[in-house]
Amino acid sequence: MTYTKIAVVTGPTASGKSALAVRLAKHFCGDIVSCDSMQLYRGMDIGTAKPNAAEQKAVKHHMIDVLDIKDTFSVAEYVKAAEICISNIYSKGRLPFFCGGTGLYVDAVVNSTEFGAIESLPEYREELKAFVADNGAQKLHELLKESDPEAAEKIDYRNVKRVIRALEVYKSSGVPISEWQRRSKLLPPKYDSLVILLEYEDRQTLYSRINNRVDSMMESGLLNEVKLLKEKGLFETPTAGQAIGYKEFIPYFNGEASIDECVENLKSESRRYAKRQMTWFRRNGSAKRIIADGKSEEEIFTEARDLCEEFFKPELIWSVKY
RNA sequence: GGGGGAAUUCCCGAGCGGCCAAAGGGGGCAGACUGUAAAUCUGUUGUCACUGACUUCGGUGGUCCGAAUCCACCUUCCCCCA
Repeated sequence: MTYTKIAVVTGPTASGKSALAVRLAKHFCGDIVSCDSMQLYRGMDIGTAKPNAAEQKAVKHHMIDVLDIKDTFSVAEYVKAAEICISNIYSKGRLPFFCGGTGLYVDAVVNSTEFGAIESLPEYREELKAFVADNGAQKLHELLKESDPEAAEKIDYRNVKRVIRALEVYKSSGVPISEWQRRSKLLPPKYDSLVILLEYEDRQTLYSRINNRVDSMMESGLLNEVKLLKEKGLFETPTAGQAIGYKEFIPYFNGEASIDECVENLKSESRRYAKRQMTWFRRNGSAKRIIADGKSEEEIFTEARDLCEEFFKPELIWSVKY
């Protein structure tokens, strides 16, 4: 059988993914599907380094500006929506180019992770949170040991968020989360994917790209954007409010820090985020790595284009490009 | 000019005679990750021939069996009086 193919451009923040993806999509007559947990939100433009108007005009972008700041979201919903995007793109005779740095989202699409129809239990979560406050994280972990020893073995007792989720899954479905995960892994992926990973061997190069980008975000009016969203209640939201580029300004609004201090912190948080992303991507052995150090955009594009050409060879015969 | 305080490992900062290679936090580095993931969490962080040894707590010289901790002088910084 032949698999539906998807190309993915990923890498740490500020690595140049978006620009590369736009060029690739343009070249191959594709659409872009964003794989970014924060660009989903309307109004969060500068701080999430959302593709600009020109880029969005040049190439159709999916999974951007689809949520209101107050909406919650999850990987499971993302995968479902992304699958619809893929079939829509193909039905137009175009090719899908995923682009983004949310590793969990990327992997969930690439591996076709099956999350199962598990009903969430908000009251139960609250109950468990209260339990932790009263009895401590270890006691909660012991609860998990009873219902799902396998998951308990894997999850550190201090990672309360995960312990609660595991408990919730069991309570809601009667099946341990470890069992759900096993079943999901057994399922073959729905897509044949080419994952292009942009990497920097010299960390300092990436870090200075990050620092510079934060500076230019400030010049583009990031602070105003944050103020506007703050008024709309950004910091009271469960998901969007966690975004780097926004929450770092809270101390400024509280009169506890200067803007410069917040900006420095924002840079630092972005660098740390990039580190976490690199750790995540490093374990993906099948990704095609492009070392970006010292290469021009042109050189990087050429490398990536060759990879895509090879990968999409059969598709290029019928795609709208020809 | 006079008086007082401070100098600690990358940074902040505890320690005030042995249990100190030195709490805690930050940062760095490494890692985990299946419904909040830009989130959440873990490990590690003087050197080495690493169950031990060596060099560290502004500098120099003392006291003591023993000093980051006590004394003297020096250097730098801060505060108060002038």
